[in-house]
Amino acid sequence: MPHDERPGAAGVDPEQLWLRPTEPRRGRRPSFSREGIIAAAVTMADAEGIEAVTMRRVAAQVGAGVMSLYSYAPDKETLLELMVDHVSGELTVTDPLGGDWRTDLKTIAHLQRAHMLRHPWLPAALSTRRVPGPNTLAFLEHALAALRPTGLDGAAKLEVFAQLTAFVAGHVAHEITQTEAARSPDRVAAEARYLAAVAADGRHPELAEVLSAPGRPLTAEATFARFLGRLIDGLDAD
Amino acid sequence: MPHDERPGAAGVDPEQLWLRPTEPRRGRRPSFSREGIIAAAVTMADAEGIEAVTMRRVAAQVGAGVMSLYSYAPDKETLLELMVDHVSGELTVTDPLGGDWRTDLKTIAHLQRAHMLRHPWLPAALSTRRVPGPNTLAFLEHALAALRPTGLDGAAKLEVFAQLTAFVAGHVAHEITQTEAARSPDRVAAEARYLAAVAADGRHPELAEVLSAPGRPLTAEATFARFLGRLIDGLDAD
DNA sequence: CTTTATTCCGTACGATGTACGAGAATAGGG
DNA sequence: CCCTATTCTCGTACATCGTACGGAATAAAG
Repeated sequence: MPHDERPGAAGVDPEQLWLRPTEPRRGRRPSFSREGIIAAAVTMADAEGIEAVTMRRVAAQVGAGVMSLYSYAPDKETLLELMVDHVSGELTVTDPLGGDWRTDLKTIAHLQRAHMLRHPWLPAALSTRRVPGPNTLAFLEHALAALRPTGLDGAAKLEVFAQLTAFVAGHVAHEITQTEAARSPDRVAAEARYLAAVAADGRHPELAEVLSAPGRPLTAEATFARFLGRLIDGLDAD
Repeated sequence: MPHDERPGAAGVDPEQLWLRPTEPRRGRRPSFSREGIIAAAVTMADAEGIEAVTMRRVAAQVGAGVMSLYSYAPDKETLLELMVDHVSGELTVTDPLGGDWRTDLKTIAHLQRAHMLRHPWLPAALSTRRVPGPNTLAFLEHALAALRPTGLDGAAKLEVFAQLTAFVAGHVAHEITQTEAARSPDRVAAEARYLAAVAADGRHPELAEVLSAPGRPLTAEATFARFLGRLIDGLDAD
């Protein structure tokens, strides 16, 4: 399902990118598939981080020449958009939609969190401007259905969904850096020593107290559920 | 105030980076200053985006050779950390701290939002792991002081601050992409046509309804204040 | 067959981060 | 005052990146 981009406007044209049937029945038959390329890129990003995804490595992974990728995506940024929508396909299958919209919304948010933890490059990728692909739109449709009982108007529903997603992305980004940093003990120790030194300078009494009486550490899951509850239970209280 | 990194552990050593008095009184006098280099990088990032900040351009801006920068920061990632803490200096001056901790927390969040809008590269930079520098710690100290009346333990206070920051970062990242996208009308039109086409396929009834009855658009400021209120007013309800 | 459209990909270019090491400048010890 | 250790400066060089270009290969249309 190769690609052809008109030089109309700068960047990605959503109609050209997402609304393409299977027209081209002339010329050489494609040796690869967009799906396969995207899947390879996603696998690499999941395993080694998004910065490990280079056009050369993806091409090598699928057994193509580097420049062949450009028949399937006009540039790397577009490939990233395709990756985002590709993994969003994992979200579309969950459809129960119980009775209470607050519960449904929490379920959706927990789904998003699990999804982003599975693909740690997602939070950063979501903060860049993107045009929603079919899988993303399917999930949006689901979320809008969950919001139907609220009686909010269109703009408000979209805003709730966007804010919820932004909240989850922000939380997961923080959660990921925490757990990643915790995996190098010497780094943790160095940071602890550094903070202790700062707290000992007398100009950070609150920090000193926090460090001396930390309290019980909280699990990321519990913290997420707690703050999510704050956010959602407060909704619709206009 | 040049720099010297011991090859101890991988990455950035906070003690080496932040706890450096002004020891070296031997050898050639520095021709530039860390402050000046960071300020130049920040100015460039604010004006042209973080991807416009390259070692070559920063060096040219301050009148140095490229490799001279490496006497002031061991690598580009560290320079980014320095930039983050540098701009955090703008936050430390705001100290009133009124009576109600919820109000104080909202003030802090609004400060953070304005700060991130002034430096649009901040939300993305914050989602990467960093060691808090002196300015960041000063602001944290302020936030912890605001949280004192809550009686939360240390870990909980840190968690509230982290979640609040993550929320603001997520919101601002979304807000920035919205306003940036709105500045290219043809892109907006193309996306509208695309969404209309998707909505017309009959499989996205909720989306179709949202597009047909959008309601009044909300200002980013109002949306932020609303969701922030939800989040903070719900706190401490344990 | 010729034409036209499409994919494949080797080569090449400009840009980037930064390793290396030679030179220049400064301070302390004799 | 020179010597030596130390520190900063920066030209050169290299690996790696995204991708422009163009020709060869392939397949359908005329």
